[in-house]
Amino acid sequence: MSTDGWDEAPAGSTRPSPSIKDVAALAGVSPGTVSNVLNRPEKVAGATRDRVESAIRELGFVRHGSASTLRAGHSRTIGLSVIDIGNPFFTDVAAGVEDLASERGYAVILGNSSGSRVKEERNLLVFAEQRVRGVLITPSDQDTLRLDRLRERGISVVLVDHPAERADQCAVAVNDVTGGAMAVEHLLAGGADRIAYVTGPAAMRQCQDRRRGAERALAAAGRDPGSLREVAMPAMTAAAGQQAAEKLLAQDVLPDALFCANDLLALGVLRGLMQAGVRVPDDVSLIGYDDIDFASASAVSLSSIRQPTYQLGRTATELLLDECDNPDTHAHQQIMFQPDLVVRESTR
Amino acid sequence: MSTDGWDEAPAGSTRPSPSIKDVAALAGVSPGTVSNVLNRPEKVAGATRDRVESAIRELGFVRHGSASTLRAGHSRTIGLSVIDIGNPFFTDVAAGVEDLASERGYAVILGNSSGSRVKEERNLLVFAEQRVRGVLITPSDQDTLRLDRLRERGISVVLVDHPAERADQCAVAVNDVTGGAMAVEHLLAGGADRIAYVTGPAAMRQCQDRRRGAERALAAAGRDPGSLREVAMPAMTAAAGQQAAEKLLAQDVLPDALFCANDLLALGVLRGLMQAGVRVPDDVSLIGYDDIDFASASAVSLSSIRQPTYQLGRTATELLLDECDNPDTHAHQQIMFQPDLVVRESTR
DNA sequence: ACACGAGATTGTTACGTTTTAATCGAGATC
DNA sequence: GATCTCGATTAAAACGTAACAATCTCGTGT
Repeated sequence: MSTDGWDEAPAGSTRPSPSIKDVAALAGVSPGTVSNVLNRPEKVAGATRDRVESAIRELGFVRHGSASTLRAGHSRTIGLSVIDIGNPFFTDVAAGVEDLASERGYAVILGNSSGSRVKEERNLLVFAEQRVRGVLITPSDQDTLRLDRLRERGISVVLVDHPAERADQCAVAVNDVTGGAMAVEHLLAGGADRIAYVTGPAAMRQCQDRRRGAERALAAAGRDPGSLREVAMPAMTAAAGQQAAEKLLAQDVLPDALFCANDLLALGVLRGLMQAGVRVPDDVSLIGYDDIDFASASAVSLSSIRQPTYQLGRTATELLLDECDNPDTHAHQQIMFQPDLVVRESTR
Repeated sequence: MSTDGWDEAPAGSTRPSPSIKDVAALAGVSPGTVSNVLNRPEKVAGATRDRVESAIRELGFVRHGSASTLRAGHSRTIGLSVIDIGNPFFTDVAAGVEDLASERGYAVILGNSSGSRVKEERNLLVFAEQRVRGVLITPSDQDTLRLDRLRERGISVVLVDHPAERADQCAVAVNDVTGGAMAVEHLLAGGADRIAYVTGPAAMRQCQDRRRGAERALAAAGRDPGSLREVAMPAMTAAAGQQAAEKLLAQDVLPDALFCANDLLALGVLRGLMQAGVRVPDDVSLIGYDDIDFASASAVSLSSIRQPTYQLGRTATELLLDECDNPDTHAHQQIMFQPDLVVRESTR
């Protein structure tokens, strides 16, 4: 029998979480004051603040985020939708996002679209349901119309690794045309003659832009841009890269240089070529894109185009949170980083 | 001037999201019915359901997750706390989690503890504030007491890649002792004599267990388990691996076989050794752990211990959701997968 | 013609917080 | 001593949904 008026729950059972009211009762103040301690501590006198804070600790009170969101009209979470969480490029971006978000007290809801429009749509729906404060997204295709639907709901959107289409939105990207040009210039400088471009889904902007850069470099060197052979794969993974290598080997004449739209493809291609006895770079030069960590550790270390990945995620988050917290003074920005060429063993 | 009584918002401005009431008004039913359509469609007559559903579409209504959570007492989100999102092992786990969660209509909040107890604690606080339905966590150390604090709040917890300490909790893990033994048995079979263990923080259970397995294998082969040299690094990344290689090279006598506690360390060690002109596997045998995708693409393809990673995440989520959705019939399970040895070029 | 019951729908209340306006108290000013 | 001011605190009203009991509507059996 309980002697102190508390309902003593059996050990291991769950006691309902204490609410702001319980804290208020224990501290001898009103619920409003507790809310003030939580949200505007400077508005409450030192002594009461201390009393409330120790009550919070004693009860193990944790603010109910949903109630807060409901009343305040906005949450402390942001949504992050990426194309492939298995790609270290996006992992690095996510790390940048997560670090800054968590510094600012925001939670990150992760969505992986796997390049599928349907899954992306589903993720955005979840974000909308959660009433996230804002969304960071690397769209899986060019159709960014649905993002305006989010904006109409008052959810800020920042494009990641995708340039803005209009001036009224924030975007953070890396110049893929320049990057593609850098890659092919480098191949040409190594004496490449027949260059092929191993790429992913045609709908992906990154693939298109890198291709345009490649063609531009060809033209600048006095070659026919139309001479760029293309091997397009449905995914941009190492497995797809290996299949691409098989495709290439099945053709009558092998290119003497390959530009891969990302490092995963390049690593897969490399594996496929080596298994077939093709020497890299002696028989074929190979360059990737992203400069993921593993590019330097591969069988033949991979030349690549480096992007400021972590920075990309961090900067995008910075813009998003600024847009959320200072909606009136916020100026939309389109930030374009420049990529770097990293030369290793896989290119002549 | 508006002629239809609607307040016509200026183009591009944000209209407040329609609520369940607006839908009800348009469909000519009560809010309760709309709620029923949303949550128990079988309870409402076909004709009304259709009317409500088309009203939902017309208004672009999206359920307010926070209000729903507040009222229902539980949310449709789960928290996932991992040690290193930069490690493909955890990325694969996360992919498994995300896939199943999203199939079941759950959102995943991602937290990266970076092996830091403080960050882990912060993530758990965020999870608690969001009133997540459950938590999947790979704890960064052995002290799982704080997880009981979550359980007291009614938040289910499933341990991932960590065996259960008690029978009243779910856990999904892979037998690391067996894995460690497999690795060292393989090294011994290749004629290894002086074996070193390159590992991460001592507090990590994975590192301890793999070490125990290694020692067991030594003992079983009639060797002195104490002869296992150890190089412990503060992180389990490729960069740390490279530093480990430098440490090893600085010693007077180089081991003839290395067992690395994960593939990232192994890849770093490999890079470090190769830069110093040490041949793998001729001078030194090298085996990693996890069999991440990149293990097979490295300079010398890496022998490793394979774990059912994606499955690990999926199974853990399965258990968690079962515990959430069927709290009374749910039976706690401790599932232990077995690892596999994958032999490649890096070992004799 | 009537009561009955099953199915469909509704009204109401509560969830935990934030926010606004109102109240209180203690000095300072006339 | 009455009035005013200002800071600190409080009371009360939302926010959008889910759940439950209550009500309504018919068709059915007597």
